[in-house]
Amino acid sequence: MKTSEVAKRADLPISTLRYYEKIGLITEEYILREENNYRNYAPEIIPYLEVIKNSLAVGFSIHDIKSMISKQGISKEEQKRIITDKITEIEAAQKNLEASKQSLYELLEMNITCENGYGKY
Amino acid sequence: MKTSEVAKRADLPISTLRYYEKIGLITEEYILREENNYRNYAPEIIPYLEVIKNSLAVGFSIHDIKSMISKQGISKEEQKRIITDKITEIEAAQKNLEASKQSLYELLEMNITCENGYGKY
DNA sequence: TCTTGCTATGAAGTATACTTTATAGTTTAC
DNA sequence: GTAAACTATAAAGTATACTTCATAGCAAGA
Repeated sequence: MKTSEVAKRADLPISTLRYYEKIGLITEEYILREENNYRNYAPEIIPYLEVIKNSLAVGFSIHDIKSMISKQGISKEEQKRIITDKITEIEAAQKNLEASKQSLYELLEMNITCENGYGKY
Repeated sequence: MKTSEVAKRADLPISTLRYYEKIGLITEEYILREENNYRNYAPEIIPYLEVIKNSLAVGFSIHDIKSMISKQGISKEEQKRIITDKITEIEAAQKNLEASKQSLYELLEMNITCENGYGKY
């Protein structure tokens, strides 16, 4: 698969794909080079990129993702710890979201000019 | 309340407080200046900063927060639209979080070395 | 063939959200 | 009364995650 096709299917700019490769987020196992030096991506790149996109959307850093992805140098305990840490973070974020949503609903229900929630600040 | 106390109570660096003020996220209604030019924060700054912290933690940008906060120049309809938009965004974010959490739980439950999720990549 | 378009690279630029530095005035504790 | 601690400012620096630019090689259709 050529770069442009990956870009289209993963809905990512080509520049981002090359950036991910440069920083080692896309490892060489996903990329062969043709004789003309063009990249030839393995089909598995697509679900892989989905994992990355979802992880980023949810607040993981590229560093986090690389940690979770690279199997070298970390024990299963380490991996497990990273994952449970992230679940804890997500649960905190969920609580925050719920609280924010609640504030916003209250703000909608009362008059917007009242002295509460975002209305005041 | 002086800067250092606000910093302590809101658990934010002093530099961040001054930065927020500089970019207009903390408006002047929360800050008086003493004769020595020291800031004197209103007590309401604390819950206000909590709102900001939660919003940031949940993925809102400073720009977003400023939009929600500023009352000048926008009609109530505009404000209402912004708020309902934000609620929609929050609900999308909640779905994402739930999906991610689910993935992570699955990852924990199966063996980490299996050919799924982060285990493979 | 030749022009348009795709691919490549390295380096520089951008946006966001801060932090650090340099410098200087103010207050407090001993 | 003086040193340590706190406050202030402007400007520069940092980290993350990309994007854009300049340049150039390859490819495919008219």
